[in-house]
Amino acid sequence: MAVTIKDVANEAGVSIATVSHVINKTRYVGEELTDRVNNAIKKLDYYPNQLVGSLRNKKTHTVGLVLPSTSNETFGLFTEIIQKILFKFGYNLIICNTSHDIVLEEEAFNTMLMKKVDAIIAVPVSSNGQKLREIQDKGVPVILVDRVIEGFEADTVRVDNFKGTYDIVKYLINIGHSSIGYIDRKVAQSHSIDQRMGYKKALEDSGIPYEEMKVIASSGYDYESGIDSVKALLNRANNITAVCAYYDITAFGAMRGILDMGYHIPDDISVVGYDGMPFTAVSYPRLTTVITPVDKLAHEACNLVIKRLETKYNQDRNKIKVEKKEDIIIVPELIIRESTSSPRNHKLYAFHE
Amino acid sequence: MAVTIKDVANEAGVSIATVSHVINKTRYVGEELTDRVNNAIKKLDYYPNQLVGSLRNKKTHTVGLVLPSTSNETFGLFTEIIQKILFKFGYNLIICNTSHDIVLEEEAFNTMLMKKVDAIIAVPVSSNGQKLREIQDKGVPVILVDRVIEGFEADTVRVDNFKGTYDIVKYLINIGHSSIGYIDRKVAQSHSIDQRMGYKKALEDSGIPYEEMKVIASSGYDYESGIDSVKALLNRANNITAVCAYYDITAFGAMRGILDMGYHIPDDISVVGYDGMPFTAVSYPRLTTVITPVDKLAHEACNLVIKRLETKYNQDRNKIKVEKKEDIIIVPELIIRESTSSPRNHKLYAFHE
DNA sequence: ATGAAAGCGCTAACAG
DNA sequence: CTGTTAGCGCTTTCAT
Repeated sequence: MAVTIKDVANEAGVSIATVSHVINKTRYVGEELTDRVNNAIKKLDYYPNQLVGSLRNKKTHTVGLVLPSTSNETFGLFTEIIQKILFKFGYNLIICNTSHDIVLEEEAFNTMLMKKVDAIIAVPVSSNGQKLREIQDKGVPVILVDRVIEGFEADTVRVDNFKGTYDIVKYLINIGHSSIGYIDRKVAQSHSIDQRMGYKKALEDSGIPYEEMKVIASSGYDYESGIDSVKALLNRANNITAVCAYYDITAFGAMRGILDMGYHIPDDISVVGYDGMPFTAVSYPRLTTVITPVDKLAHEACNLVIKRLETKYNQDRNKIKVEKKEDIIIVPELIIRESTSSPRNHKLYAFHE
Repeated sequence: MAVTIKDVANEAGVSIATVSHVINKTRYVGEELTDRVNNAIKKLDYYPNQLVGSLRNKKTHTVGLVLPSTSNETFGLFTEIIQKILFKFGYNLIICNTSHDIVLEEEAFNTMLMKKVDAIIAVPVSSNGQKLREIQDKGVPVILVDRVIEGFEADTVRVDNFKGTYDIVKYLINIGHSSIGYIDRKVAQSHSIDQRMGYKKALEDSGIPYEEMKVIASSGYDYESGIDSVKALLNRANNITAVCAYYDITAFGAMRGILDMGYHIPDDISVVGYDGMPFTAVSYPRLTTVITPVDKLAHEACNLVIKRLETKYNQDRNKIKVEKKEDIIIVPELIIRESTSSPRNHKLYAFHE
């Protein structure tokens, strides 16, 4: 049905070996034959079947990407950058969304195994490294992004979330805030725990007492929950002049809640988020936040993939298992925009408006 | 290196044919052997190499998705939904981002050809159907999304953008606006042309003259351009009470520009966008916009893929070329939020604030 | 009810 | 400099 190397060989009147070598430049072929082959390829509109290579125990030039959701702007961008970098190295991406679902994640990993991907980049959900260890044992490099899995050693690229939140809280303190509320993630995960530690430490380092009352675990996820949380927070600690949310979308919810309560941002209450999603730069007000350096994450992850896949070392796949794993930590960047200012104590007016 | 069907056969003490049949349930295998095989599979942690199937002129169970950018929230969501649906049918997605670049798009299509994808879903950039026609001629179904390519017949899923903009402008008129500015896309593409036609028709149907002066082609793309455009627009037609942007992000720019000029939204000027990106629902104010029904687009696209790939009809791939192509048009939904209201003529106050 | 063996499209070792 | 050929892992006839 489809055009094969055989058809090309026939058309050009040469052997299939010659065709193969012309295509891959794997050995010298005389000028005339080269021309004949190239013409035949063009004439028949031939595209080599890349998958065959994998049969010969070679690489599939396919990398698996397993993450919670590409519809999230941050992950979407991450995906795009990864795809483009790996493309330049001749690799394609097979993507699976897990929706934070452990079962889907396991299915995704199985698929990757059947598609014989050369490596896997994963933003894992499960905290069980069982499956991933299996994969790694088969000689398929696994690169973990953003989260680590206890007891499972793998190359990792992650963000220093402790420092991210530390910095932004410190910034709030520096511009004069001393009563800072914190909206925490509902379910504790390694990165959100780091964030809250950063909040706590920033306060302590500035001699401000850490008060449980000013920390609220959001009732659910994201926007709506941000609204509810900030209202609850402000009701139980009404001297708060700044709110720090664990996530941009939660921060948007917080802003909405604050606005609904009749306060002004940032005049009455400052708000900060976390993640640096693109739309935080175009919102009104523009959100002060910590930017997860997605491009760096993507580049480092790709570096690791390439390194594991293309070093001479790794001719023997077993080397991969043995070689020391890397743990790359990227420092996120504080970006100050319009949702924060020094406290101005306009809040009282708001009450009487 | 990796575990193969042979290893399993050895371990179970059966032939590889038996192993294959147990895995695929393609013929009856006695209970005992079945058990032995299954145990061997488990013991060796064997995963069949899915790619081999393609060698035997069967399907790769891989679908290519070629689109401008997964970092865009709308496309990111589209990607996610497609991936999940196709996964249920046993297909995986290979994704290529084109960044609206014609060269990259061509490379993407070539890659898809080499990976022998079973079908291609594309949000095309190029208006040249050459390459896609080639692909289609090879028997690979092509499903076009959102945009059509003149002179190239393919299954298509698209949005009735004419009606989308028609409806939202009509809504503005209904609530009392009669001087409505329009920010158009810089470079004309089929869908943005449809949008402007919708704007024009809505005015005409309401007996409001269409004035070139109130239409501005944005200077560049998206946010910054929205700011500039709305300022230019308001300067040359200062009786405008509502602004209709061709794209949500442009609308955000417009809102910012309007706010910068000292007007209030929606009291002085109403603003509407187009696309219904998720963050338009959490912004302040929430944006009135037209929602592109991404889920429907994705579902219809997948339906077409499955239909082309799995109907008995298509056992002979040539049938695909011949069979009548479908053109599915989805009606977008107007969603009214906070960025619009009846004109209140507060604008004069704003000037003197 | 099961096994043997022929290929699928291509690469690379071997032959000339 | 070029051709012949043995596989890669698996599915699927064809035998038994």
